[in-house]
Amino acid sequence: MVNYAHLLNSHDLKATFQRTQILEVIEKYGHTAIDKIYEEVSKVHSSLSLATIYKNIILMVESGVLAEVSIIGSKSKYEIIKDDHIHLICTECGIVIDKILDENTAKDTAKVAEGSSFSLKHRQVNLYGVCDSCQK
Amino acid sequence: MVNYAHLLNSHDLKATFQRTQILEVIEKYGHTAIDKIYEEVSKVHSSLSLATIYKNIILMVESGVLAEVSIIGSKSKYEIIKDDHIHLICTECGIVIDKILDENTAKDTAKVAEGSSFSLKHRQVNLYGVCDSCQK
DNA sequence: ATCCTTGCAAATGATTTGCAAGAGT
DNA sequence: ACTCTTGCAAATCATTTGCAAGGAT
Repeated sequence: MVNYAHLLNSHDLKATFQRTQILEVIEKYGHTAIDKIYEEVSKVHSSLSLATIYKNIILMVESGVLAEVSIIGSKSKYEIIKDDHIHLICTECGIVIDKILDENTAKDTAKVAEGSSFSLKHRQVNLYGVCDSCQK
Repeated sequence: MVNYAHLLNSHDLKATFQRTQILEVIEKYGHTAIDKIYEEVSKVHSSLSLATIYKNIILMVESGVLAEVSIIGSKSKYEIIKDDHIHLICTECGIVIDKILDENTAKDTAKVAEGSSFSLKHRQVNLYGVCDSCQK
């Protein structure tokens, strides 16, 4: 298990109970939407306010602790920042699965950006389809 | 110029003035968010209702006339369906630029999906950075 | 003529804000 | 102690809905 208090402090954010719980929930589910975070954190902290979730998500995204995963046709989910990767997104159940971004794809996309005098900061590669279990 | 009436009819949608105007605006700007569409179409049809925009966007996405482009940190934009391509998205001004998806990247991503018994339907590759003119 | 679409107004849902009380360093 | 964060309630913004009137085929 990761030390969320340290992760927060290292980004100049105070390690409140709410924040560490938010991170635990996001980590537990891998990719999590606002409602789900609220639902789960409420279980261990019933007086939690939705406003607190919103404020903290915004803050943690700005601070580089979290990344937003924007998804066609539904609400964004949030993940803890990690190395470049691809998302497989199931259009049936909504699950998001991480896959390693292979070097070739990374290079190819970088090349596209260069050819356009576009200064590339980060990328989001989302593949939509139907996951293994939803095919059954 | 494209014949939007025909495009709509071929997808079993009636060619109303509002719909053809929505498509013209989307085409004109390439990638367009709801507010902008509303603002622009209102100029030629002042009694336009936002509800009409929403209903039609949903309908046209379902019918395969439009595609949603979901963007980190801002509202989705819509584009007319076209061949697989990449988006360069400027985090300063919000402009979205289309780039050809090179064959290698297409193959590589397809491979990732296969290796996961995931049935791939479509992909969205978004590269975030700063566009040429915003760099100045 | 028929069925689908529009515009309106109201309902609902999502997100943001200000402020006093409470928690972290 | 000091400053930042929380929770609440209200405000705001975004999206959806039902329905009567108008438009497309």
